[in-house]
Amino acid sequence: MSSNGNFSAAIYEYVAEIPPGRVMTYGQLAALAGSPRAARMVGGVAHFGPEGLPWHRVVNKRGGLVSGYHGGRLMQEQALEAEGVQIDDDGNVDIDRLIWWPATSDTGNNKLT
DNA sequence: CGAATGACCAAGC
DNA sequence: GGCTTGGCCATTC
Repeated sequence: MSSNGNFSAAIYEYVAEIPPGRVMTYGQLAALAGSPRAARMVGGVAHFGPEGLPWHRVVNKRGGLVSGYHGGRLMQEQALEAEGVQIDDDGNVDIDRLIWWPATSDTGNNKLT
């Protein structure tokens, strides 16, 4: 593949593990991949990454959607809403509540209660 | 190897 | 309160 990096591979794995109705941040993906400061590259990988992965579930740390998404920001919002993610008037998701960690259980650690 | 790039993050004005 | 600058880190030319 063109982008053969251990980093990108890790990103793909984690993104593919994000369940519907949940979202992850670039910083978290970067941290899980080995470098918490490499959030920028996560986006770069995402833009050129396979379309089979749920990149629409990947948002920035504010819970805000990205601008370079394939189709546009609104399209990403619709994709998330279609999976049960609530979008507020600002176009941001409840990151604190819908954030997903592959290393933690979907119940107990999160704040869904 | 050096320079450029990028769907970010945090701070500054 | 919204735009600009710098930094960070890894991939690509």
